[in-house]
Amino acid sequence: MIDPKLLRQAPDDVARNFARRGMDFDVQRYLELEEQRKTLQVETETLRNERNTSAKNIGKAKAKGEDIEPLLAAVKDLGDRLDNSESRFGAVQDELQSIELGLPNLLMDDVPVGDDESANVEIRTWGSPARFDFDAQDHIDLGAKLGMLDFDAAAKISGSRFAVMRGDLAHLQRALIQFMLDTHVSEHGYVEAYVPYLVQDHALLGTGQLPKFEEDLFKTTTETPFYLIPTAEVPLTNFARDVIFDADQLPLLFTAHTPCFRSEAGSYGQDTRGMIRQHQFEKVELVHLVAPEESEQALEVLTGHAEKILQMLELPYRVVTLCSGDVGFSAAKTYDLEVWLPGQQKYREISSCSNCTDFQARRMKARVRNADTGKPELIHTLNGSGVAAGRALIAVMENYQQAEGSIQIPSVLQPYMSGATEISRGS
RNA sequence: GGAGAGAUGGCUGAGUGGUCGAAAGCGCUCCCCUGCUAAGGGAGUAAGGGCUUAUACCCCUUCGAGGGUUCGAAUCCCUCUCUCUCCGCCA
Repeated sequence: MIDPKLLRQAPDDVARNFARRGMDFDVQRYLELEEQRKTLQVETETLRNERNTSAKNIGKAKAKGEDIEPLLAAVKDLGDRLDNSESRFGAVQDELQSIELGLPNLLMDDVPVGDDESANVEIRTWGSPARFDFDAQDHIDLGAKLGMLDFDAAAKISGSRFAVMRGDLAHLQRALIQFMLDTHVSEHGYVEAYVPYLVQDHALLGTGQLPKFEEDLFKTTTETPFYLIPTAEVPLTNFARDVIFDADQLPLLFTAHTPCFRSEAGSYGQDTRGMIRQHQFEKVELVHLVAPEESEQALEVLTGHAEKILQMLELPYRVVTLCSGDVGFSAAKTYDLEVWLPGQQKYREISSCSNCTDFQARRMKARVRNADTGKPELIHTLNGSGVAAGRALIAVMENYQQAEGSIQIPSVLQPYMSGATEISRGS
């Protein structure tokens, strides 16, 4: 949620910011509701005050042994008036809240304006796309020929958008995950976390997936429904729920490996081939919980941590700043890391690093006590993939492929692969 | 799954219908005192929201959550969640 006070005091500024996302915010409608809210809130609280005051007087009178009948008669209809006022106030408040929960974060000033991903701005590249003296294959063919990547088996078990891996390829994904976690913990200072993969609605409300994007999530049919996490950002960021940190406790850096589950509703026809877009994939996530004035710098640092993984794997990539139309709901600014995939001859997203400023913190009441004022204020939250393991596996397969279809193992992964240097059929 | 106990402010912990947003202690902040240290004295110390130019007053909400009874609920009733202990089962 954005700051309701800002929304109230400068709705036109807010609307202009939303317009950069291509979103039309009905200021007039909002202000009307807000006016009603104000009137009804004052009315309701005045009535409550009246009730409280008379209840106290009745109590005092009774203690003195006075006759309280006239006092009771005086408040006879107060209850009904209060009920009536409260229910009208509640209705307006609910409506306002549902509007506010549906509003995205405010974009930072330096986010480039554009409608969609074609307007994203490349800010740097690292490495250069490999040239092969043979026809480069994509991961699907490579995996099939190795006999280690099996979409038919996955389809039998679970349908489309699932993968089965066997042997060294399954091992290689595990190696990637281990390598990433180890690097973030020992070189970047993160605390490794193990977290629930099933979460309740309030956790998703806190990070912004709910209420607006329910159709993207898998949900259990149990009595208290659980959602399968679409990213470890959800449990990791919710560590800060309802907490008031001391200033010296921040920043907090967490990393976790989890599977991620996404319904991919609305992405029919996109990336249906291969392992790019799955209902279930593995990811190592990075989350920063920081003091508000630190978040801009923290985004650069966090992005650097994700980049470091690709550099160590020697995978060519580029960094793009997402344009206003492509920035996610909860983010104020986002850098995407796009890795080069020889099989597609394209850069494809492998990490997305966002500064969510106080947007998630406000939803989950995550605060820090300001050392100077002693007052609690909202923290800033950031998250990024460090990096998506499934896509990293694809990138390694395609970038490290050999003419005969085997795959070299990047040197940093060899210790995690019992010293093996390549994967080949039957290995 | 069965039986029992519990959930109060940063912490410990009192409080079974009114003057309780809540005793006391600890912690923390400020002041005083003592040459230093130790000890002592005093004052203050929850969060969110409304109104407001205002971090000033004033007001509202919150004692696990949600309902209910009542003029009035931390306190009584109902439902739920979580924690702890014992038994059973289980990785």
